[in-house]
Amino acid sequence: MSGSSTKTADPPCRAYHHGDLRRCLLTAARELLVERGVTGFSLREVARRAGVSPRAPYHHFPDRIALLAEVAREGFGGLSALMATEMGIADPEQRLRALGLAYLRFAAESPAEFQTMHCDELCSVETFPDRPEVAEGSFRYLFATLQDLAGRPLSEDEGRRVGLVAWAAVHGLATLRAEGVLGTDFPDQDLDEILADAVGRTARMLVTELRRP
Amino acid sequence: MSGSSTKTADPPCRAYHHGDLRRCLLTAARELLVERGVTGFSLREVARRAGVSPRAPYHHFPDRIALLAEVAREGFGGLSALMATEMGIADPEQRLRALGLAYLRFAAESPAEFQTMHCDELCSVETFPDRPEVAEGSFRYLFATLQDLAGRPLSEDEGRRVGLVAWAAVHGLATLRAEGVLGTDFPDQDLDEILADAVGRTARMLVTELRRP
DNA sequence: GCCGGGATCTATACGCCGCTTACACCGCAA
DNA sequence: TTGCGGTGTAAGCGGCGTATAGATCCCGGC
Repeated sequence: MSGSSTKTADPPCRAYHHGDLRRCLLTAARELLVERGVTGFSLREVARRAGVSPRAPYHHFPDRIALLAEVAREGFGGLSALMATEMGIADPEQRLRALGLAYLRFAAESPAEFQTMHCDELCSVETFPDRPEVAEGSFRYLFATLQDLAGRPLSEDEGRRVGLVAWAAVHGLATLRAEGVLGTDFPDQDLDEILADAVGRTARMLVTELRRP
Repeated sequence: MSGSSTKTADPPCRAYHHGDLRRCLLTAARELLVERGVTGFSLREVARRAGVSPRAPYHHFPDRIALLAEVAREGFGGLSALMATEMGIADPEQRLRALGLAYLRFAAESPAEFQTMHCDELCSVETFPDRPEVAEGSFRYLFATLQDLAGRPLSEDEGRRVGLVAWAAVHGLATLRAEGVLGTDFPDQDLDEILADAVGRTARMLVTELRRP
C-alpha cells in the first residue's frame, strides 16, 4: 500500500517503523484538546486522526493518562522556556511584569498544554510523579526576580510566601480567562489590555509589599 | 419486591413517586465528584448509588451536564451565602480579608461544587446559559467592599479592574490548593496558615493600591 | 542470501459509558 | 372506575479505554 518508494515519509503523519507516530499522536492530542477540552479528549479519536488503529497508541504510551502527561510535561518545558527569555530584563519590576505576561501568553497560546498541566487527573494522582520537579523550573525565575525586587536578603520562607501570592495572582488571571468568564465582566473591551493592566497592578503592589519596612 | 408495606420510605434514598430522587441524585453526584473528580464522574454510577436504574435520572435531568450544572448552581448559591455572612464586618480591610478566606473555605469544604463551577464543560458551552448571573452574586460583595476600602468614589471601570486583581488572587490560591500542588512547595507546614497569610498580604496590598494618589 | 527476533501496528473482544425507544407502574382527578 | 401524567424499568446503540492474540515490517547475524 506504500507504493514503490522505500522511504514513504511524505504524508505528514504516516510512516511505518519510522518512529514518528509518537510525535504525530502528541500533535493530534493537542489539537483535540483545543477543540474539545480535557473532558472531550479520547484516545481513540487521537488514533483516528493519526490514521492508525485504536490499539496503536499503546505501543508508545502505556495508557491515555500517559499521553496527557506527556503533553503536560512539554507544556511545563515550554512555559519555562518562555519565562527564561524574559530573564534578561534588568529592572526587576519590569522583569516581574514580563514574567506574568509570559505566563498569560503561554496559557492563551498553548491552551491544550495549560489545560492538561492543571487538570485533575494529572494533579492528584500518582500518574505524574515527577510533576513537582518539572513544574519547579518556572518558579525559580519568579523567586529570583522577587529576590532582586526586594533589594534585601529574603528569607526562604518569606520568598516562598510572597512567591505564592504572585504566582496565584497570575495563575488566577490565566484560569479565569481560560474559563471564558471574563468576557461577561468586561464586555466589548480588549481582554489582553485588561489582563496586562491587572499584571501591572499586581507587580506594582508586590514591589511596595516587598519594600515595606 | 418491595415487601408487604405500601409505604417503603425508610431506606434513605428510596421513595417511589415522592419527588426526592432528584435530591438523592444530587447528593450522590456530589459524593462521586469528591471521590473521582469531574473526569471520573459518571451518570450511571450516580444512578447506581441512588439505587435506581440507569435511565431513572433522565426523568429529573435532561442529561449528565444538566446534573453537573445543578451542582454548580447550588455551589454558586452556597458561595454567595458564605460571603454574605462576612458582610457585617465594619472595617473594610478586615472584611476584604474575611471574604477571601470565605472563598478559600468554600473551595476546601465544597470541593465537588468548586470543581464543577469551574470545569470546562460548564464554562465554555451553552449548557449553562445563566452562569454569569448566578456567579455575579458573590462579586457584588467584593466590589462593594473595595468601594468602602478606597474611601473615595471608584469609577465603574477601576472598580472592575481592581476587583479582577482581587478575585484572581484568591481564585488562584483556591485552585492551586485544589490541585494539591502547594503540598510540595510548603511541606510540613499548615497550608491553612500559609493561605491565610497570602490572603492577608493580598488584602494589605490592595489597600495601598486603592489609596494611592 | 537468508532467517530469526524485536519493534510496530491490526483484529477482535470485554465491560463501562451516555443516551434512546419502548414499556410498566403508581396515584390522583374526572 | 377509568384514564392519564409522572416516574420507574428493560433492552439496546454506538463510543470509550484497554487486554489478548496475531500480522507485518525492519535489522543484524550467519
